[in-house]
Amino acid sequence: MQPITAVRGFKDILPEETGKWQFIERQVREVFAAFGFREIRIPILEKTDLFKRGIGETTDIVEKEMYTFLDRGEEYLTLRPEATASVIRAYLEHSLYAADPVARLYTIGPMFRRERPQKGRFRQFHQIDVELLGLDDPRTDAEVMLMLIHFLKCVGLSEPALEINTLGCFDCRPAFRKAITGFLKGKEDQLCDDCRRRIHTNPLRVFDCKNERCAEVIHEAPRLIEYICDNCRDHFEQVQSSLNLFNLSFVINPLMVRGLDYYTKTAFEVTTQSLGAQNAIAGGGRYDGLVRDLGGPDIPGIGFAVGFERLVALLPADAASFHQNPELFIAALGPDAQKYAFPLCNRLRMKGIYTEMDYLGKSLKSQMKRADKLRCRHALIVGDRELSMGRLELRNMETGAQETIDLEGIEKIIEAYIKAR
RNA sequence: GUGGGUGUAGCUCAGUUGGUUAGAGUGCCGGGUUGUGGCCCCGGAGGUCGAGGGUUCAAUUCCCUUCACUCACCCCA
Repeated sequence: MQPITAVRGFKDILPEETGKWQFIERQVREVFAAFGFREIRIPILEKTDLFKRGIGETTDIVEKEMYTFLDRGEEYLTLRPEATASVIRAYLEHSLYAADPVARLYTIGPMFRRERPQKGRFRQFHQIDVELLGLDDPRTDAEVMLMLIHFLKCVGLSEPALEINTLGCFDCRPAFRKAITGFLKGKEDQLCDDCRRRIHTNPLRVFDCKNERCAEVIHEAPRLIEYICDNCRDHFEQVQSSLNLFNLSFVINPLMVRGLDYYTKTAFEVTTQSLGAQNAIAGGGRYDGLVRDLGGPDIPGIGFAVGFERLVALLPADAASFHQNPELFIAALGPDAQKYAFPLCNRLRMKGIYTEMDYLGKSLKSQMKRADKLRCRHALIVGDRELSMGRLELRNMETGAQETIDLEGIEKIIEAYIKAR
């Protein structure tokens, strides 16, 4: 009989790891709240058309990575491969723009892409997703990046490297697209198979190709910055000067393009060296046409996503610092002591004191070993002897100091003792 | 989708040039005298050597197939 295992590329996040996840989530809520962002929770299943229209039919994500199925023969549904399209869908469905012209939203949750798993890449993975809708001021581009970098520093990343670029808008991108398509057609024989196909589907993506020969060709190619309209150029310059206000270091990477079609103007990415090939820990950009493309009013937006697993991987290895140790272990010897310990243990827990005890009737030595292994700060020793004398032994597990305390009013004594530290 | 690497105890890994009861460290359980953890010492439990097939007197070891994991391409968070 085959044991049932998790689905390929889908991971369990074990208790040893969840402390880190909770730590990151706390930082998210704290930092984002100060920038005015509020949480939105959205379904992980959407109608397939949402992603086709939102992300772009010719993107890799939509072409070959989505988990799509026909629901009871009625309609095609897809496990979301990213969050932005869903957030915009909810934003439009509930007319959030009508209540407030500016929406600052974030959401945390699983995304699904059917890629070959490898280091830092899973089929179910989690993103922290941020969307700012209703403003096209270049200061908001800088603000969002500032918040991202600040957040990354708050979770302990020392030097997050920020790269930015501008992708142009609907006015100037067609001209560039025409230029690059013409250029690439002339060099078709020097390009890899994928890039030859991209000439017709999505020529901007050739910039991203890692193939050496393609990179050589692209080196000679016309640059977007040369075709960009005055409006976009001005916007990009203001983004940069706003970033400089915060001494936020960044590098302009004219070759950076994004894998989703909806991006316009500003695009950015945060990378790190220590994640292997999957070096992007966050990415995002402006998408001034997306809301309209999804059937809403002409509302601009900017956002980013952080790869949760990748962030966790960058945290310090000692998960212990994120794990809470018990304050007290009650070592009970014999049936009478057990009868006394069980309610005491749980009453202390209800007071918020993390308390452990033994349920296996083990020897004192064994129980002390367990108290040590669990890294309990104190051990309360309860035996018949103590109960008959009305006095219990309280041992400090770190110093080894042990004192006798009154059984009378024990809860208050322990509470005071523990809080005193 | 395409390549490479790896599958032996819960975990990290040795090992078998084909030969009887397959090892270590760690973790787990117990003990080192009567009721006290960490260090040390002793003992115990735990493995169909990923699965299926082939060669052979004999396969965990050699061959084939398959599956899983993993890294890289690709893509991206």
